[in-house]
Amino acid sequence: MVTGQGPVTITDVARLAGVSPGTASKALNGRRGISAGTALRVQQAAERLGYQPNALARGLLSGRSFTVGLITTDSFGRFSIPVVQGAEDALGPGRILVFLCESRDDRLREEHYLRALLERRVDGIIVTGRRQDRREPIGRDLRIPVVYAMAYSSDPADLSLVPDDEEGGALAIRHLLGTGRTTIGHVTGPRRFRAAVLRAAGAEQALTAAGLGLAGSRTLYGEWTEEWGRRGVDLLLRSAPGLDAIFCGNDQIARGAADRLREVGRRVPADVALVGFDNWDVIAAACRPPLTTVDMNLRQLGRAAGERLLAAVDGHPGSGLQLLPCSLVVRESSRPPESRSP
Amino acid sequence: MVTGQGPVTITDVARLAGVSPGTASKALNGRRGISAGTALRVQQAAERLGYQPNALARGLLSGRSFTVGLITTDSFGRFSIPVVQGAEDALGPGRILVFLCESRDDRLREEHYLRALLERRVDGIIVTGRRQDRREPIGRDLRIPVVYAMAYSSDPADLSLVPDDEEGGALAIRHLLGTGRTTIGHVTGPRRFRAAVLRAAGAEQALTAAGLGLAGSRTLYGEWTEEWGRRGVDLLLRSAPGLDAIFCGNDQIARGAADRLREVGRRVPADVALVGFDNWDVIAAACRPPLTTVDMNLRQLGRAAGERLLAAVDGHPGSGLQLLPCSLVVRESSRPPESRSP
DNA sequence: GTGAAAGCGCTAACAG
DNA sequence: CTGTTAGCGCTTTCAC
Repeated sequence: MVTGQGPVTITDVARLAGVSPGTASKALNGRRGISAGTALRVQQAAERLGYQPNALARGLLSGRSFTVGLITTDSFGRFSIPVVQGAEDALGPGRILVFLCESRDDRLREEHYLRALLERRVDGIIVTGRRQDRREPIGRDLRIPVVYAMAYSSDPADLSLVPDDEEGGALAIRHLLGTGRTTIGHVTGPRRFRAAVLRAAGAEQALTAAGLGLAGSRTLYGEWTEEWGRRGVDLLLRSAPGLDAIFCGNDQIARGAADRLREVGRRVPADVALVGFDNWDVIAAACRPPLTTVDMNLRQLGRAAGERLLAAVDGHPGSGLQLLPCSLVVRESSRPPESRSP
Repeated sequence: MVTGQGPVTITDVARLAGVSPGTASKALNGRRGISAGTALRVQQAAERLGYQPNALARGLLSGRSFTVGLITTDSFGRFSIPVVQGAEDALGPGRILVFLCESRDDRLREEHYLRALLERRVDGIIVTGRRQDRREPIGRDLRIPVVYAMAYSSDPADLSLVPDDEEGGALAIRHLLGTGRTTIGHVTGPRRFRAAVLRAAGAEQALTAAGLGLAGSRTLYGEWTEEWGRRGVDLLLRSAPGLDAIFCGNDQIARGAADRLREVGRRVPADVALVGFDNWDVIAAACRPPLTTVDMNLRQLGRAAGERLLAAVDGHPGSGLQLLPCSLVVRESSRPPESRSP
């Protein structure tokens, strides 16, 4: 590479190769109607000068910027990260670049970001947020496609992708039933979280389908914390002393539950099986014993968001609230009693 | 806003306002030499049409894109996130947009991203990564400024910003000494981590300065896990049964230590004080008792990286490895025994 | 096969 | 004060 003043333009390359800019352009873009010799000379000239095509100029001409915006309200929390990663997967390393915009739940910041994205002529926007809270559409008449992930738009004409929390709850219960548990309690987060309610609904439905009910007869709503997990165990043991499993609304609650069960002398999983939700590795793996938990497959959700956005950019838009499958990650905390190693 | 075909251009605005594009441009950009009436008519026309200036065209002309790249090798781990947030703080919501590039420690991905960023004419690049591992410069003769944060460049001509781990270690020890502890052990992560070694060095130095040595006489290197924290406590209690404090190389180790101390009947902080490192809220706050810990102020580090990058873009580059201060977050795990509530 | 010219949207410079 | 012109870097006609 030769060090000169300012970025190298295609005109510089053309001059060095002894051709016109138009010809250089064709050669570099593999257009046909160029002799092999010329093509080679242009390639070499570009190489020598370290030529990088100016994407701004290209975008101006083509009307596409090969750029998308990613607006997250979640302060980039632990749920947004895998979604973002998945989206990047779908968009490819360097093919389409992602503008990161953290709105931090601030409407004004969001507007600023939206304007900035529109000015930069992004090809589309992904909106992601905390759990699957319903939210206002990001803007009206945007003329570019938008996909919501995790958070979902209140406008059903928009495409929103969210994990199927209800099915996730059912998954947890069916697993416990399948490993011989019958008296199952449920401790979860605050009732105002849609996710908590949906998971509980899925759990209760799965129990009902098996002709059973919830141990302690009702879902214990509380906080998303270990502290609440510990207290939840105390409450459950009082109302349902014979319980043999607890499904927890997230991994922190489950971890608190595991600690408490150990403290009161109940063995996990021998006496009581435990299933969490989120598959948050630091928690689930550090739990004693390691935690069986429901994974929302957020990375795949992010990837799906990226793919759906690309499809929309190519003229194949989608719409509606779409549920993506959760899956179960089985670890030690729910091992059936029969198969315990000696 | 009027819905038409394709984005609204300044020519559309000019036509509606009955002026030339040049005049419209001046009016919209607050250039003087425009009558108040014209200015108003142009503003209104722009408003009516929902005009958004095309940043690609502007960038083509000005040579600046008001865009920076952020390359992270860390798979966006927990350390990168606050750095990214801080950088966004410095760059302002929408003023300068950030391209997110996760290289995932893949050299090829990194090259793709770098090329893509250069083609898009970013004004600068921030490189961030895991802890403060030394790394190769991202490229040569880039002609745009680069700032390294957390990870640092092996080329001293580059500007690298990293937390002062050594001072952080000293901070922890001085706090423990200041609250009356004298027999202090140190359990930390793998020796191959520079951060582990630096923190240990700072700790030992602070002890030496007080005429003391490490309880158990040497730093216990191991893993960054709770499991190792528990084992570390066992080892320390064997070699230094009378110890009254443990400084742990990260919060997970500290949390494991807290659990183990409780299990063996040592009260925290009454009998043994505990200090962690990272101030990772989920761990530090959920710990029983809540954990005193060293905070690397990563968000400020990210902000500093953003500011230094802007300065470099404006022609004021920096260089060298610069250490940014850690601070101590005091919680219950290190409360002096005297002041315990009844 | 190759070159010249026009134009993407915008702004700076210069006329009027 | 306002309009015209030129050009940022690139690609795409359309001549030759």
